[in-house]
Amino acid sequence: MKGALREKIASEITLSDHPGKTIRKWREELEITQHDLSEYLALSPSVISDYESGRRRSPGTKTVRKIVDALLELDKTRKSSLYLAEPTNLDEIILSMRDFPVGLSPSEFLKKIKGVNLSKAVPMVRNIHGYTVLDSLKAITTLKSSDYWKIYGWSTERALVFTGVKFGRSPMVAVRAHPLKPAMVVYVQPERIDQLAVKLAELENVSLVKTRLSEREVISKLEAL
Amino acid sequence: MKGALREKIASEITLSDHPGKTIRKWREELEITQHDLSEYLALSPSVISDYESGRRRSPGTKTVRKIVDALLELDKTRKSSLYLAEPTNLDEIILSMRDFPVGLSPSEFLKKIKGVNLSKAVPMVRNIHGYTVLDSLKAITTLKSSDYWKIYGWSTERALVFTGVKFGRSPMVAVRAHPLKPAMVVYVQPERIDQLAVKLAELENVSLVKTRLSEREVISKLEAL
DNA sequence: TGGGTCTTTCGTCATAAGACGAACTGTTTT
DNA sequence: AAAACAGTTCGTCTTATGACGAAAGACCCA
Repeated sequence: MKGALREKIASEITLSDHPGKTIRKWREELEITQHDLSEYLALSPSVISDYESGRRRSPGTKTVRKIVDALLELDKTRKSSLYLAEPTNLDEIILSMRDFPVGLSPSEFLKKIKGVNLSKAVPMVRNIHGYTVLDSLKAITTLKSSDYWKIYGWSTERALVFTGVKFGRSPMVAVRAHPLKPAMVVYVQPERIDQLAVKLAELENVSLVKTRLSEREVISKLEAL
Repeated sequence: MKGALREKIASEITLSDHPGKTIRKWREELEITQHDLSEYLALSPSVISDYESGRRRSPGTKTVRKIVDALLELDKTRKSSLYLAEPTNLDEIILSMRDFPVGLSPSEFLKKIKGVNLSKAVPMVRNIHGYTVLDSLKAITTLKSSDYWKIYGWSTERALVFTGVKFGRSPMVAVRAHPLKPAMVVYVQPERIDQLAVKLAELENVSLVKTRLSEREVISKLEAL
């Protein structure tokens, strides 16, 4: 079926403190109006609004399911589907990618790649369950919004490792813009660090890390893990 | 937090046709009685029973969340936690493991590993989002129930590739016994194929496949993917 | 035979979900 | 300026959830 994304959205809604906000987040991410969603579900638009605003604060599983499926279905049947679009050639962008059987503590992970933490304000507590190494330039220029979620392998509790970073602003902007957030962002040999990047990382509660190892070294360290 | 497993259970309950059955499945998997669960939640045991039996057929997100968290919390605080136990040394068991950025069709996947489909009754429709190559003997002897879910990387829509298979009965029994199911099971150079294994695969709607490639060949083909 | 433990069934109740529609606020577009 | 579109608020209705507790089924094991 729609698989992983369907599960992701469903669990996010279900586990959220405010399910309605999460529904809204995804509806907006998929660029679907309340009206279209309610029409597809044969409901009045006010119903959707009531969910999103939180008047109904604990929607039943049946409701969540039909909303999730409606969102994905509406996305799919549209001219330019955002999340089921034809894949970009991800091989060129993703240099390496893996999920660990067991989570690593962030400090362990840091040590392995000789990383230095830049976001002091973010507590180093989120365990790392995998990583994706990306060519940052290619990622930013050729990755469609629809492809972003594919770099998350499956757990979003992972490190996104960007290579070819100049100041590190764009990658963090991309992370900020997208609804899925990694646990950690690593810059490989950045020229300088834009302070805005650090601020964004702190806002998003994402650990921002740099390493002086080269792309090749980082990948081999990671693959040896 | 409890992360991946928490999300998995939550989404499974939410997306299920019968949320109560899914709650029961996980409660039993974690070996928690209705009584203990209800006590932890300060509820009457009949409440749990009513959910599981389906009298309440669309529990709200708040309810699902507190049940999921209670299950994991009860598991954790127990003497012999099933799902948060200390990890076995998975490195020896997992020979290779990866998640694909994009799903592969089962037939594509089959071609890559020169696989032959053994479960004719199972439609080949579930896309493959990753794989885990396991030493079947070690897996069966040393893997604790608590570790099983870790071999799923994250998407369960993956191929479990077992090496060192004689008749292929045990691996399928293990799959049957465990609540998480892969999309495909691959046997690397099995001696013979137990017909029970085929039957179990069909019962579980899992594609069962064999390949005549060696362990080394399979791994290199997969890693080249 | 008879506990002990786990689970089910069910009557009952209060409250919230699930839905409608009408009226209203904002923002673009023509 | 007015239509068009997106979203909100709210009163109101029906039905289902979320909860209890008592009583009755299962099943194990001593």
